[in-house]
Amino acid sequence: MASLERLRENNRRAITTLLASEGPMSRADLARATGLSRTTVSSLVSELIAHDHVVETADRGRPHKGGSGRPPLLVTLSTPGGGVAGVDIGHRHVRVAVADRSGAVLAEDTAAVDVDEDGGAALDRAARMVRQSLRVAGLARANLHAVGMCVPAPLDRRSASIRTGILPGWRQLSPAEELHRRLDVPVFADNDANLGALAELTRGVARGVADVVYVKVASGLGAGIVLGGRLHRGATGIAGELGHVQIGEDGQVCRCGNRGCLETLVAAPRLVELLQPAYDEELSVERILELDGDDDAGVRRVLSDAGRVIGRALADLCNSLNPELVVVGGSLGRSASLGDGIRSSVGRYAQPDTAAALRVVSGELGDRAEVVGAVSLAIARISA
Amino acid sequence: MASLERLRENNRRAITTLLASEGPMSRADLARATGLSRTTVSSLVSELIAHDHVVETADRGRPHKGGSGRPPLLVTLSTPGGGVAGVDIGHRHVRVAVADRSGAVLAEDTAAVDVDEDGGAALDRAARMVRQSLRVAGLARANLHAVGMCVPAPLDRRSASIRTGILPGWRQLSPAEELHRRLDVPVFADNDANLGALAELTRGVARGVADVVYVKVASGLGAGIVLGGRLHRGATGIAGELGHVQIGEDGQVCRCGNRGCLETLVAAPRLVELLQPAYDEELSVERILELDGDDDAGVRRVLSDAGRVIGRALADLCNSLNPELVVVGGSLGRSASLGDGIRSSVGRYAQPDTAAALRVVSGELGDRAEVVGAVSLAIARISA
DNA sequence: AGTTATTAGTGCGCTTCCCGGACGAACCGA
DNA sequence: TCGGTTCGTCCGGGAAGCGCACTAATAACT
Repeated sequence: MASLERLRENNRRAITTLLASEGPMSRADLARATGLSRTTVSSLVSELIAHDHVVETADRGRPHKGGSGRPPLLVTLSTPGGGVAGVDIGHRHVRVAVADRSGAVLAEDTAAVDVDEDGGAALDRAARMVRQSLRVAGLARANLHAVGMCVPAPLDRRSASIRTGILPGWRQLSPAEELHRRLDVPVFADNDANLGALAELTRGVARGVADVVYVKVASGLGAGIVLGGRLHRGATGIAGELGHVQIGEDGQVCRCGNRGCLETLVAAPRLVELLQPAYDEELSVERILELDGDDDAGVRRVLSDAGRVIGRALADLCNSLNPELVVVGGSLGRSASLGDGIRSSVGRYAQPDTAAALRVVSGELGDRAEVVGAVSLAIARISA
Repeated sequence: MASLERLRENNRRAITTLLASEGPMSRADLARATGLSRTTVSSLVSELIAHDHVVETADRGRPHKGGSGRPPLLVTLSTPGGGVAGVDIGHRHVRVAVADRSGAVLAEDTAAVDVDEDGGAALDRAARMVRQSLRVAGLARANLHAVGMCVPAPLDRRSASIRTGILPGWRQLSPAEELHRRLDVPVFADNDANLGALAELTRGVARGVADVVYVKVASGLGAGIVLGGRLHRGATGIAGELGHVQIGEDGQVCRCGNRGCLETLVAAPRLVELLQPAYDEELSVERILELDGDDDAGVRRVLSDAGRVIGRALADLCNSLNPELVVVGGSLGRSASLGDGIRSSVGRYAQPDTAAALRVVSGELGDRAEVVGAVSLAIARISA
């Protein structure tokens, strides 16, 4: 309605989002970045300071161009005003991070939990970990503004509940609602691949890239798709199910109910199972990555074969989407052999022009991608 | 820079786009639709009238609520001020439409031309047809504001030229530039699948739908992907190459250079080739569609098989994108058997939740989709 | 040490934009 | 003919942004 107020509101938001993504900045920098005049920015910042949304920092920065000139006063989002938490629920672990509103992580905690076994217990545990991390970060519970939550299964956009089948022991559970009941703050949930993508987009290798496909290779296989700089969730919020494209008619039966899903061929448990017979020691994903780094022939072969299979499916997707970047994440994401396999397959099966425009890189956030993404989600939602 | 001027500019644009999509409206209606005050709308409209962008119509409308009240003066985009043209270049035809700036087609013309043979001649012909249609529509050449152009091959976003190989006789040609040289107005080009998608999105079955995959099945196979209500063109503008996902390692060699492309299995020429031996008469796409309507067993089988193959590839894409609607277009798009095949395959290979959220329908614009999309593109670009 | 150059932040006056209220215009129904 | 209703416009006021001028703070140079 009030078009002018909306204008100012938008400009205020432009400043806060800029501060959220870039960290502390001077008013002059803000003016340059937003295209507004220094005067206007100054006035907006005063308003934000008056409302305790931002604060001036103690330390001053460097003037814009190299040497001389008055050093600027930096302003930043008012951390004391509160923070957010990210909760990453995996199949076998729970990870929690507490961050200020600029996304800087203040405390982090991880625990091994058999999540599939008992969803309720895992959520209880997660809630305790959030409270504990708040104490470590020195934040009062009242200052926790929102929680982002990562669940290892697709979520229906409307019901916000987990869809059939994939995650046993969680049927009929609305994870966001459950955690909300335990923590009494707004909880926003999304799946692991989407949040991994969001993390690499906001804080990782994909910063500033418009069209990105994030592939998570871990105990499952999923994709988070970023188009035009925004996460694409699809009509019902279940976009990105790359793990369940069918590779063969008669493959292994998948937990999704179909047969021959990509996930049954290349997910971590399957790779361990493939390799185990040839090794005396008990293999784990960690150990396999070590062996891969040591140029163990068997491991390299299996991982690069898996990469090739993933790359095959990815090539089709890239032919359709023509992204600029593919980020490989998840516990296996940093394997060089896997990446090489993907690259080789994409180069072979994607159209030459598509492949030429594409880079395939490993995620730089590793295991922390999901929790960082959960934090980013929470921040995005409270500043929206 | 000037944030206030930008605001007014945006409001002006809001009014013109509203007029473009809704047709003639009163100032009061515009105020209700934009949320601006009547005063502001009045002032903006005066400005637009002064600049000859809109005009007051002779006939007046009905007051907002039923009966009583002063009848409004309707304003509309100044059609006399000009129009746009759409040019659809196919492999074997050229089609041209001239429309006013609301998208209402004033004149249309089609000709059979062997485009692949001589690109330059086809463009000469297209330019003549545009001039002729302008005469028919009663528009002066000086009032042609822009031309949208459809080419049957992917375009590189940066060079605006046709990529390697796919279209013979057009190498090194920048179609938009060539047509611009001949008509001396801005020309905006895109490929057939994208413009078909745009057409169905703006004037066809996909109106108002956010996430749509448009599949064009004709002499080639391509997809136009609409996400969040906007056409997704990808990092280099070549998104949507569904026809070149590989189905088999050892299939027929495709014009793109790869082997086993989907397009080699299901495009129109291949289907004619498959069916011809069993029929005495000479088959054409038209005739095949007739036979399909008459429940000819052979045709139905071949078309539904083709649909199944397409649906197989589409299912993977839908698993990743989770669209709300798939529109089947192109010369074969209206075949019921093809649609049934696609539906059956999507139902089988897509994840159950994805399939449940998805409708598969035929396009309602038929052969005219590309040219309508070209018109929409031109309108979008001049009002941007 | 003093001077000059450069950048940062802010107060002032002006322009631009939008809105609410008031008013005449045009039409309907009683 | 007279209220009732909607439309379009004019006017005054409030709000937002901007250019300009001025001070502040520092570096580099003489």
